[in-house]
Amino acid sequence: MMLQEQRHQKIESFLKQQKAVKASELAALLDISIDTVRRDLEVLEKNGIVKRVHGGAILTQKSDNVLNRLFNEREVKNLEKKQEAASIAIELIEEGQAIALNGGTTTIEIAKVLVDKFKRLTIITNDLRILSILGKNKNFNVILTGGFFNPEEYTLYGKQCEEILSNFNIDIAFLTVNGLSLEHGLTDFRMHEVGVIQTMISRTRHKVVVADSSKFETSSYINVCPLKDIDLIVTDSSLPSNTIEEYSKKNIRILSPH
Amino acid sequence: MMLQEQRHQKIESFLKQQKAVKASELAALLDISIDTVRRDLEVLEKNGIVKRVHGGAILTQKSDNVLNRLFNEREVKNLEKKQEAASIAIELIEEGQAIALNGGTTTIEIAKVLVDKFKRLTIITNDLRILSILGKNKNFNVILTGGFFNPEEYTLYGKQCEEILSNFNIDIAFLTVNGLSLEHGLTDFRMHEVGVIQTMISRTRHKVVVADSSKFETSSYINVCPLKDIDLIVTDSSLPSNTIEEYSKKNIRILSPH
DNA sequence: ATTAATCTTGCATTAACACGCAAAACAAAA
DNA sequence: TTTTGTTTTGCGTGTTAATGCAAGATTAAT
Repeated sequence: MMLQEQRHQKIESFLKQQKAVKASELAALLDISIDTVRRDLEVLEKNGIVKRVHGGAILTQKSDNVLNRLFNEREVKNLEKKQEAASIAIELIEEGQAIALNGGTTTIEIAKVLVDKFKRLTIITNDLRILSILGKNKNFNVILTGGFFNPEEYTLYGKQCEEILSNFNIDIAFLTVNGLSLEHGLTDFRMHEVGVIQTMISRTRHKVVVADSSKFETSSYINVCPLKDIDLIVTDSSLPSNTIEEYSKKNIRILSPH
Repeated sequence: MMLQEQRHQKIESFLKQQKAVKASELAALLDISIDTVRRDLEVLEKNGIVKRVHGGAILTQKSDNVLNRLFNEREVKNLEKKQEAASIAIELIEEGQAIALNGGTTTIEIAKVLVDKFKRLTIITNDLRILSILGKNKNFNVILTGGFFNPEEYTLYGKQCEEILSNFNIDIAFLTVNGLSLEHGLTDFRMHEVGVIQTMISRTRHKVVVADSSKFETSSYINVCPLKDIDLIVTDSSLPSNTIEEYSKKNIRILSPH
């Protein structure tokens, strides 16, 4: 016989692949009675992992965030490129400035560099992972936006989040989005993050998008803003020079380590 | 017979491979009684290595929780008493209510109980440790106040923090303070926390102070509010009955498990 | 409307548990 | 070595939690 927690984990991971499962199926698969399956599903439902239906259970939308999983996988893939872009981006910063960082794996890399390279900064963010990195430097004035908690991304969002941002005059915002293209501008699939990015843009003097080269000429579901609304794009060395030229023709500045 | 330390190491390394074990398994494997296994697991749990479950134990995955990694868990004083008070306090809550929890080790214990006992709640807090606990339940609507980050306490404070609080109508606030006495009322030494507590009180219908018995008739540097501003004090079973009577004479209600 | 499958509820059985106690193992002092 | 005190361990006690089964209720499908 297996431990409860183990079964719960197995059921959850099974559902992440199958979307739906019959109770009788699970009983056979885990070699337990159907009653125990029901009780397990009951617990998982209480924690918001699954939704129980007649005959079995389905994943809740919150747990079924396929896009998030893709996003997380990509993070590992382009880590070096993000680090490269991050190290370029921080050269725009001067000691003592007020910086904004929205949620995302690229901005996390920026935060890591900031901690070591600067003495005194004010940084506002809606990402708890960034907060945990910046918290190590006691000289930094770190401000976290409030708002609703997104446990998948460890970010905050919503009206309260944006309201706090509106209280600040930010020198530089480093923004990460999921896609950027000449045609669609900045785009993202993170429904809740879009509003945060837009608010940061509206409160900031220098709007800088930091994007590794793989993001160029891709687009996602939700429009954030046209490229003309931002001042600069910082990227890594792998971006083809003809892309830089194309963008330059449309008066979009790109900074890359060449 | 093996030394304690050796067993602990063996159990730990075994768990690192298997991620879960049954207590009976360990007893057979290490050739010790099941009682000793339980005692070993008890120690390992206190050190945060494993999580004990019915039938055995599972490895705590600190690495997969960004927030947990940040929290170097300090020794908590009077933990059992706080847990006792917490379990009483949650009986005041009804499903679906909006709860506020300010920063503190006692409210952390409340959060731990909430996750298991309730299905749907809205919870607002300024404590990141509480956020990380509540994030596990996907049905909860968790709101974090924004504001300046206090890396010592993992809490948020300041004007922005209090402004967000003012947007909400809270059903019950569970408040922890450093001292409470008939003479000075609620007091605290956490300079930044005081404003948060006061704001929570002003936005809440039922103001409940949760304090283990050691806090009674002690006071700290900063005044938070007089006792008459709160509706109820919840505490543990170690509070002397004459203290309860004294408070009752002044119309201060105390709830304790007797 | 009828049937078959699934669900809920309560209950009995079993395993796991906490607690107290005494024997055993160990360590320190005489 | 012996004595004394402390810690660790294993066992018996009653208690709690998990599981599977059964009976009646509910749902979905024909």
